[in-house]
This record gives sequence, structure tokens and C-alpha cells, in this order.
Amino acid sequence: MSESESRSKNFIEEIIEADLASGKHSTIVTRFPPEPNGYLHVGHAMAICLNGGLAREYNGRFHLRFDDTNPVKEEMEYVQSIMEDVKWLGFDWGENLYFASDYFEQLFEWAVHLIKAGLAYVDDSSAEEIREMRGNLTEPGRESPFRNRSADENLDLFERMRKGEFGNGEKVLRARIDMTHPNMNMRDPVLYRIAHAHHHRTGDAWCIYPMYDFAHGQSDAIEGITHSICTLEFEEHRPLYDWFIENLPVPHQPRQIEFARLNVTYMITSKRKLLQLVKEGHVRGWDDPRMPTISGIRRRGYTPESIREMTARAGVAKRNKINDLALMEFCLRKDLEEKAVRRIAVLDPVKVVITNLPEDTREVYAGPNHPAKPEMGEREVVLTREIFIERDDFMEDPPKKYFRLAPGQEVRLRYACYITATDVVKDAEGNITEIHATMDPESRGGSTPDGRRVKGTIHWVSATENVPFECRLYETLFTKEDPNEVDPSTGSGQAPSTGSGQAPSTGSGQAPSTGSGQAPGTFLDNLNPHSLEITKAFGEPALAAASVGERFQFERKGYFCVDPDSKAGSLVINRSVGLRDSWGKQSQRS
RNA sequence: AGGCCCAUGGUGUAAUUGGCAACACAGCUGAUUUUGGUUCAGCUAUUCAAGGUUCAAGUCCUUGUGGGCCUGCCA
Repeated sequence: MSESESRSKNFIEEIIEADLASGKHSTIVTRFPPEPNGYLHVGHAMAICLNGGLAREYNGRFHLRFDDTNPVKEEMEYVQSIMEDVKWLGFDWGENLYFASDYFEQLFEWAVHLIKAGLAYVDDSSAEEIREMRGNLTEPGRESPFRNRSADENLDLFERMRKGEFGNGEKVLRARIDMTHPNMNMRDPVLYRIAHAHHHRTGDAWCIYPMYDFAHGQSDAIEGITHSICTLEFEEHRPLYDWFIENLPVPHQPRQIEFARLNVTYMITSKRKLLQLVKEGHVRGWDDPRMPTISGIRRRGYTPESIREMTARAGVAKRNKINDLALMEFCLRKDLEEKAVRRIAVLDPVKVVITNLPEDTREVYAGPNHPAKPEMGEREVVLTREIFIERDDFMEDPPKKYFRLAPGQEVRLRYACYITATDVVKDAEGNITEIHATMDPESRGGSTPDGRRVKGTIHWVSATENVPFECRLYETLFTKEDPNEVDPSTGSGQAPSTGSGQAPSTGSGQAPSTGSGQAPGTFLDNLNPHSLEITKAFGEPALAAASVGERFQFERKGYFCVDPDSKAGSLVINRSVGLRDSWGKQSQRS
């Protein structure tokens, strides 16, 4: 990891180094094992960077393995998007692309092995019966009446399950462990279920499918995974994981290690909820730039380097955590500060007429593409008599330390000259429609012979020579750091602060009990109504050549990225992240 | 309630494995600056609680408290 400065080892690295030092392993093999049933999100990015990064750090191997053991949920579309996302993040599995479904035959043989060893049996109980017999957190389970079938009978039944002689749910194969075990996972877990369903890769070859627990560890063993890194919720599965490894003639003993998944404030990482956002149209799709999906983050304009940097800085540990969005934004700014070409765009324009300039004025100035990197070249900026500036860069009655344009106050137009506001033109409602200003001819180039200092420099773009575009400004998708935090007392969809001063109103004119008791409230109540704002913006002429995916810093505004919705002649640009804004903070405080 | 895991500034992660609690982000102050950006300098703020072991405890032990996960034929 080039982007992570030298730091102390995390607990997984310590385990790996101990294994390497003791000779337990001469090289390590890690894997990223997604189920192809949805799009990858920022939490997966962490898992990819961890596994891929470890393999890189220790010169090991990194596998991509699709955990495709449940045909009813999985689709090829997801396989494609997942491979794209992993590649984009910068991790290469090389030849090591695998599918758990490739191991179905071997897994079947191992199931037979367990049956022969008296460690697995076919259960005719229904799902409800099995659930009922499992007991609960405080009470032990009871043994199934089918638990003591002979190995021969079990073998026969299992073969017939495979042949399709039974319907969905009629039978399952279970491990024969201990129905009183305090760990629920050890209470004769189901190994195989019947599912007459089309699998995205094996087609109709199978109608029985292994469960996660029976597939994962063995897949790790087959591939020679040394360190099988997964999230905390699998901790209680580890005894089962180990049980299979111990009781099966597997070629290799992998070790499962759990770490805390990455969460980020204002983001959700539940596949179900993400799917809901897409299906119900709360966002424009899986790759909506507000989504925490890798595809969304990518479209938003994040760089793979910035995501890798964030995961490295977030660290690895075993406690549940929520990382600050600010860290992610910091990593992006840090990366783009160095790489992004500077451009000027006015997002919320108001016209300024420089009255002492002739109508046909066209002055060309040079603007470096990067203030600290002359090697990045420069471009031409064009000054005309009429320009646009940012609406909030002018105030008729400015507060104390307002350094921008105001009546009688002089500012520098970035790269060009000094202007001083003289007049304001307003419409009938009192809105400012035009500002008049005069330019100091001595100031061309951005400084004057008298060396006087101008505190404010504002950005601007010619009102007659520019590139109009659609600018999409994003804020967090949710208003709460933890989008799942719902106030149980407030119902969903309740308009807040309806009648402010009004007494609680006991039924007076109450609308017929339509909503009676308020619905419990969901994460959707925390959706940010301002998460997307679209403005009609104007960019400097150099923006005309912008292509999809290209990133810029719009000076004083933030980092932006050209959206794929762009068409020839109609640019769409996303704001990836704003610049740090100490004035914004200060002015808000007052 | 039973089992498993976890607890260090606002957030996240460290602490030579029992030896002066630190780094980053965030926040705040100042300097520099043709981006109120960047950069630089500095400041604020931390070991869940109570006992115990020890010359010495963030670290070990006990108890408590708080949080997470577990009762799919999902992964």
C-alpha cells in the first residue's frame, strides 16, 4: 500500500507474520467472496482492500470467488458489476477467479463422506418443525425423529434428493452435531436444501444446493486460502467452519479471522435497503452518485486511490464502528488537490457589467492548470465586458470580514484584473439582476504597480464566451449520521412542525383516522430532501473539451467530475466534494 | 434470559505486549497565499466503573455497566 504511511501492524497482520515466521505458511492466500446478489458498497470496498492489500503486502495471492450457492437470488448482472468494481479499486485476481458453484460436485462428495461417517442425515421435517426443534437462545433444542437413520438410508435419500425425486422443502441434509449446543450454529445445521431453480452458472444441473456454512470453508480449503477474513457476524460460525475442516478430508486447513465491517456516517450498507432505495425510486439507480455503492462512489468522482487511502486510514479492528464521512472526503481532496486540473465555473451566476470596458472587449489571460505544478501547463481565460460571478460573491451590505465584491469594494477577478462595484440593478421584487463595476486598467494580470493588496479574489466566467452545463450538487442522502436511527414516536411521512404554536389539538377537526397510529417510522424518514440540487452553471471555455469521467477542481468551489449523462453539447457535471470552507463555517456561526 | 465478541479524545486507530497515552480526521488559533483552497506553525480534548495483583496496569484477574451479533431450508 503505497498510500499508507508506515504504521503499526493490525491484528491480522500480526497473525500473518506469526504464521510466516513459524513456518505454518510460506506464502499467504486471501480472497474476496461476494455473493452475486447485489451491488458492492463501501463496506465491501474495505473487505476488498483488506484482502487484496494483505496479499500484495506479503507477496501472496488474492482470489475473487463468487459465493453463488443460492440460485434464487443470484444473477450474472451482479457478477459483472462486482468484477468491474474490484478491478476499479485496483485489485487484480489474475487467474484466480472462482465460483463456489464450481465446487458443487466436490461438496456433494464431502456430504456423502459425512453421511458415511454418521455425521450427517437426511431430515424429512418441515422448515417449521426444524425451527421449532432447534430450541432458542436459552433452551436447548430437541433431536429430530429422523436423526438416527442408517448411513445407507441417508445415502439413498441424499442421492434421490440430488436426482430430483423430492420437491422444494421436502427434505434437507443436516449435520449431526449437538442439539443442545449453546451455539445455535452447531445444532445440527442444514447442509443442503432442495431448490428446483435455475442457477446462473450451473443451469439445471442441480436441484440441491449447499448452504453457506457447508460451502465457504471447504471452498477456502480447495483454493488453499490461508487466512479467510470475514466480518464479525460470522464469528459464531467459526466453530462450524472448523468442524467441517476437521471432519472432512480437505486438502488444506484455512483459518477464519473476523474483523469489524466498515461503516460510514450518513450511509447505509444493507443490501436490502439499498435495493429498496433503487426499486422505490428514491435514487436514480445503483450508481446514483449519492449511493454508497462502489459504482455510485465512482460516478460521484471518487478515485480508487482515495478509497484505498480511506480504508487504510480507517484501520482494522474488532469493534463495531462508524467512520466519519469527513475522513472519506479528506482522502478524496488530498488525492485530487494534487491531480486535478483547475478550472473555473460559476454555479449560481449573477451578471456583472464592467462599465468602463468597450462592448467588444476580449482580453485573454493565462491561467495555470495547477497553482503549484507549472508542468501541468496552462490554459487561456477570456475576459469580456459582461461576466458572471457567483451570486454569493456579492453583497450589497456586507458584514465585517467579507472580502468579496460589494459596493465600493475592490476584488480581484482570478487571473485577470481588479474590479470595484459601483451600482446594482434590481427587478421588481428587489432581486439583484445585474451588478455594475469598473475595472482598474492598471490591474491587468492581477496586480497593480502601486502594489496595493486586494483581499478578495473571486472566480468569474465570461457571460458571452462560456460553456453552459448542468451542475449536480450533492449532499448526504440521509440527514442523520446513523440513517437507521428512527424516532419511534414520530410516524413516517409526518410533516414536521405543522402547527407550531397550536395546542396539541385533541381531535379538533381531526382528519378521519386515516393514519390512526403513526407507522413505526423507517430509515426512509431520514432521507435528505436536499441531497440533490441541480443548477444551470457556466464554465470557462476550456471546459468545452471535457469528457465523461474527467475530474476538475472548480476553483473555490470543489472537485467535480463529468457525469455519463453528458451528451455532445450538453455537459452534466457532478460535485464530488466541496473544498474546505472556513468562511462558510465562520459566516454561519454569526 | 443463554452463548460469543467488544469497550482508549468528538470520530477512527496506536501504545516497544506490564514501563512517561500517541497518530490521523474533525474542531479552534495564527502565518503564508492571485482559490476564505493548498502549505506551515500551534491549541483543545482520551484509557466505561469498582475492586484486586504489582515498585509500576490502557494492558493481567474479578465483578459490574454499556454496546454488537446469534433462534433462515440467506450469505
